[in-house]
Amino acid sequence: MTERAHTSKADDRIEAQRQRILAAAQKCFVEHGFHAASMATIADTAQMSAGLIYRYFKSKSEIIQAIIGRQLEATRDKLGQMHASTVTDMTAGIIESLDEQGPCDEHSMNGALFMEMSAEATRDPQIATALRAFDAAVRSEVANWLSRRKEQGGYGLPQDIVPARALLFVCLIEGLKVRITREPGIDRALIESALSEILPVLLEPAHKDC
Amino acid sequence: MTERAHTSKADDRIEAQRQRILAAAQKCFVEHGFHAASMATIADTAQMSAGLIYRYFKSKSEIIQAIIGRQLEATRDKLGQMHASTVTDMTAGIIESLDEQGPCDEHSMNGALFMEMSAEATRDPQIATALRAFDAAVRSEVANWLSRRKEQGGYGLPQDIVPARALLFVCLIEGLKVRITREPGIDRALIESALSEILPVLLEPAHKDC
Amino acid sequence: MTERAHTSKADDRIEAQRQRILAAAQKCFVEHGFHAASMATIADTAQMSAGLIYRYFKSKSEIIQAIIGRQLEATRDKLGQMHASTVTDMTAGIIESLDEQGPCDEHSMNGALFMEMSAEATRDPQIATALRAFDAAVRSEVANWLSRRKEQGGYGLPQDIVPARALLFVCLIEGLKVRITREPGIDRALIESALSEILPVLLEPAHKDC
Amino acid sequence: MTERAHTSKADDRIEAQRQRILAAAQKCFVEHGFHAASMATIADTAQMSAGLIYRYFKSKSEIIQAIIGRQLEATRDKLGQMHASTVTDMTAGIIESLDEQGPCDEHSMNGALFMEMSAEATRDPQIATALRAFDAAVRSEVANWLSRRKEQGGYGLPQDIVPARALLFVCLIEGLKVRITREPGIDRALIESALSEILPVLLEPAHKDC
DNA sequence: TATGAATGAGCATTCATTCAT
DNA sequence: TATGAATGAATGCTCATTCAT
Repeated sequence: MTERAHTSKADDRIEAQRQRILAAAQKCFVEHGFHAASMATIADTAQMSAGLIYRYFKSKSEIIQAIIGRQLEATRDKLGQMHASTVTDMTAGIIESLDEQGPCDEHSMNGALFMEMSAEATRDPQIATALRAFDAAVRSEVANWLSRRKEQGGYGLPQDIVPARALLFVCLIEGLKVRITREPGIDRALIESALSEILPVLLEPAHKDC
Repeated sequence: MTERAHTSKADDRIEAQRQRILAAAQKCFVEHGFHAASMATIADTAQMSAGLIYRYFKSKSEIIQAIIGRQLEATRDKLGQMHASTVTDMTAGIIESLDEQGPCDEHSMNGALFMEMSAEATRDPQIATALRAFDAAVRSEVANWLSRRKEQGGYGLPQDIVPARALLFVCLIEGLKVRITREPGIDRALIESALSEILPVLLEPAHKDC
Repeated sequence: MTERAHTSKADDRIEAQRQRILAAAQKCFVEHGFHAASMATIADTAQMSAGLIYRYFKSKSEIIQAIIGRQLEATRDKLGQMHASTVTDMTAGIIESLDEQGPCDEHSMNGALFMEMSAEATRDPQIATALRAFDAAVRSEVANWLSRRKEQGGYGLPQDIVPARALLFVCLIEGLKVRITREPGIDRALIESALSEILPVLLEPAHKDC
Repeated sequence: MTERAHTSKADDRIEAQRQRILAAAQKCFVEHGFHAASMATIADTAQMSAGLIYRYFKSKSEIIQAIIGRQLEATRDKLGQMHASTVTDMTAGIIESLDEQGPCDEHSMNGALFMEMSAEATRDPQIATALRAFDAAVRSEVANWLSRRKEQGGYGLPQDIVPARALLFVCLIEGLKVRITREPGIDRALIESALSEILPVLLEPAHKDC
């Protein structure tokens, strides 16, 4: 028991240190990019020595991997929050999620990191695989909402149109993320009006035969 | 005349060399990213000495700027091609444009570069300004199509809904670009069905009052 | 106390390293000049890696500044030593000072560095300012000796002729420094006889009305 | 005859080109120093291509040698001009010579070049030899004036004190050159008063036994 | 556990020099 | 004769990583 507790406490410390490093790294990556952020800067930001970081991560690349993992989780969290019952609530939720740009906040999906990750995935096969798996899962999760019955918190869409709708939904969100990152001053009311126009279309069973 | 021809020939050579460098740089940037691509690699790819590059570009940063300029032009070109009369044609045009990933082809909008640029814009104010100006222009160009009368090759949308529609259109395209870059193997038929479902909605005057 | 000692030890090491680098740099600058001496050569001479130097100095330019500062201090030290009571002692002191050419000795005023500094000052405003301030101070210090009463270790010269005498004294010393640097083999007895002839003139109140 | 004339004309052209290059080089060396002045800058200044310079000089080092030779000649010229009959005239002549700082004027002894040369001589044996030979010649020339009888334009100093006086004279002039280069704003009246005090001493047979 | 000194490979950039035209 | 494109070695400097303490 004592043994176990001791080990556990040590593990906690290890985990805490790792998190401290990752938080610093995320801040630096957002500010300077994966390659331009130096280990020295990350160490300074984490208020520890550069050498110590190597006790918790084998290399800078491993830190990048971990940051990407964190971002993916954050993305999934945000997506969960977007899944609200009414269109109005969903619109509000999406805008709020898109606007979270806090670089130090491990729970937000940062636009610059999102794009840096995506670019890096075209070069690093390991990252590519992780992203692909994740993206597929996300799309199927979204598909899940859309197809579930309304009583179960879904939107009751027929199976045959669900995959396309899920794709459209994801593309829309990511497209907006890109846009807000490139044009941070863009009019939020415009985004809101766009969302409140398109969301009903994406969430309704059919919209052709009027 | 001879004078002019001579000058022209020298200028042609200069321009040819610049293009050779830019083509090599684009290839390297796509493969390794802006920062990880070294001048030596670019020089090797362009089959010239590293020193020679500096006769044609003042710095690596200037090359990056030029590549970004090229990508923006390519993006605008692609956008022009997407502007077709029927939804079927437009769907085909969009998919074709999205699929062009040739790294060395200066006329295609490369996904990795698109994202690297966007990420870099959050750090480099010069790039940010260029992108912002360009994005605003693009959105207003799209708004232009949507609002023009059908007889003039437009879609005749009323002014009050045009900005939101233009934003949605751009986000959709960019979202798809991101998606194809992150999941290159994604089913093209799925994209096609998604596009053919959403495009009519975006291009029609109203879709609420069924 | 322990705290203080510990800090002191670390600071000592830093200072020791800086001095090691400066000694190596001085040797290289004397041997090759400010510009022709490369950081790699300095690093080799200091028996450390080139990168390490940058932990102690921000740039090569900063090292040059430090070396110049050292030389100025050495110059002032030598000047103090020259200030002896009898002409014979002063002659001996001056010759001894002029002959110290040890490149690695931080306490000697090296002829080549003296001239390199002076030449560099005509281009680099920062160096120019430092030199100008220093030279003015040195001349006023010399003026001080000359005007002080003999009881206070001076030569009791009247105020009106002191500035010219101080200027002549400094020019003579520097002229000799230049000469010994350009003609290292020059006859020391000749210099001695020249000094013993001119010094009484410079240190005596009047020499016109014979 | 024609042959000879032709050759002569060609030789004239060669010499003219060499002079054009040297004038440009001198300007650049004064402005940037021997090492920091690039061949490209010199070529630009001489309004010719970099490659062409190599038709007239084998290397940059050869140009430096030639510039040094020119400076030595200029120095000797100035010295001749300083050799005036009265102390007043000589004072005026010296000040005038010292003040000539024109970088492009091949006939003036530039202070920065004077010091750069002197410093370089401590490294390059070839330059060292040239300077030593020249300096010895100059000193013996000065000795010549001083010892010649007054009827022959000399100062009639006895042979035994002449070498020391010649050394003092040269050191004084060079010391002043250094001073004016390091403190360009120095009061000219101070220099004049210093010169008019010391010159009579240097030019008179004896000054001890008053 | 934690430091930060130390390394060495790599970076962007410059420059004297050559050579095809 | 004259050009300037081209080279390749060298330069100042940075940085991920290691290791003695």
